[in-house]
Amino acid sequence: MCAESKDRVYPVPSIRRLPLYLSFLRQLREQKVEVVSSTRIAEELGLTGIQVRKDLAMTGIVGRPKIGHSINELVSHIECFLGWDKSRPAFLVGVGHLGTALLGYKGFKQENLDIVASFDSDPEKIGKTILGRPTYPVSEFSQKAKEMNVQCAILTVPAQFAQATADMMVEAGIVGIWNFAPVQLFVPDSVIVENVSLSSSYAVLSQRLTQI
Amino acid sequence: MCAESKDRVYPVPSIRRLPLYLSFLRQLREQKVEVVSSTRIAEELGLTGIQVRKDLAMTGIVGRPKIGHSINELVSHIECFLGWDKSRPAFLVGVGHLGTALLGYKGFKQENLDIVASFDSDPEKIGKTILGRPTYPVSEFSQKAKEMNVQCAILTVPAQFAQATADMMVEAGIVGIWNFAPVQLFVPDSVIVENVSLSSSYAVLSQRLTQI
DNA sequence: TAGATTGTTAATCGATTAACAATC
DNA sequence: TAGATTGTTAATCGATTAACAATC
Repeated sequence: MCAESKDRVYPVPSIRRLPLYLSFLRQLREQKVEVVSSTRIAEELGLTGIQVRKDLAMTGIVGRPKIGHSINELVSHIECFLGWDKSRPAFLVGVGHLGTALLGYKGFKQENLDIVASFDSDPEKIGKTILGRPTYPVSEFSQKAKEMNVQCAILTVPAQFAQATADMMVEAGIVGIWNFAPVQLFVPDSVIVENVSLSSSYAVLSQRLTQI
Repeated sequence: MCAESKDRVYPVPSIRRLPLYLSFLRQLREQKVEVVSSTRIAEELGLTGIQVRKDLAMTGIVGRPKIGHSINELVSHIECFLGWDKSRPAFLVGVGHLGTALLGYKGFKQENLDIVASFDSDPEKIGKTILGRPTYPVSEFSQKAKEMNVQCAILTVPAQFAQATADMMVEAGIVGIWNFAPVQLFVPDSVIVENVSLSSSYAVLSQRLTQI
């Protein structure tokens, strides 16, 4: 159904722009707009029309010359391409400040990401229900992952425990790790790691500010 | 003192890698190691030696053939290049889940980022001290920014208020915005915006998982 | 039909990688 | 000296941008 090739590696910058389009398109849809051109999308998001067309083409959608694209069709194609059309259950390990923030983040609903349980090694936290999700001891991760058939995990432990936690996740059959620890994780090629690095992001801002 | 050209635009991917080097170098320094080669850094961080040498060259450091680089020198050059050698005061606007997490994040100490106050429009939150920092009403942002000479702001409000908040920040003389809202901000060219997009990051992970 | 828009093919630009001379 | 490492110059690769034909 989804026009996505198993083998092809799609450009990361393009994939990263898709959620931007999606959020703008959903806004338009709420306003009962039914059709939009790539030029319009580009203007609104500070991109170029060509860039938008290339990105959208990646999802397999075809527009109509002179008319533009059907918003419903665009939304469902992008959702499908990203795998956001189906709910994805995920575990979160490390219920600190950041972990708790992610448990409370409402935006994940839009992305169909469902954090079904969290794990920590602090006895103070274990057994408690944080924002609707149970907190289990890390030692039960593997068992629960198999029970609940969870393949995706969010890593929000302190840096020094990150690699060991990742090893444990891989061992438990996790194939996708969303890593928030400021560490380069080493995992088998078959496991997908996506890093969110606050320090890398702040480095760019700070360097530019220093240059002023 | 810092070998940084005002005019030159440094490659973003290179800047984003510098904090990785820094954290590894600090680790080595704690172990009393004094010298390291680019090859060693590369191996440890999953990069290539050439890449590391190019990145380090950017900061103006010179190594010694056959020997490598002095770790102390590397650390201070990178810190200086990123502007992490001086403390930078910042305001945070939007004390929700994510905002609170950032207020509690201890890693910012390493980067010399000092969130000195936070702002919110919720009367429940105003006046309270969250993790050591006072929370003021958003209406006082401009006055406080001038009083405390703050030029950098962290934006953690919900998407629909993001642009208005950014406008307010710019009006108050803020020149650097660290934006966590999933929105493209429009600001004058003189203002630097760095985006942290959770949805863009998750999009990459989810798309790859969908391809398996 | 004319004009706007799509989507493809070619050109440009920038980052990564390769090759290699310089040096301790 | 020989070998390891630095740092520069050239080649490659991939993403962005430009040009333009196709189409409604």
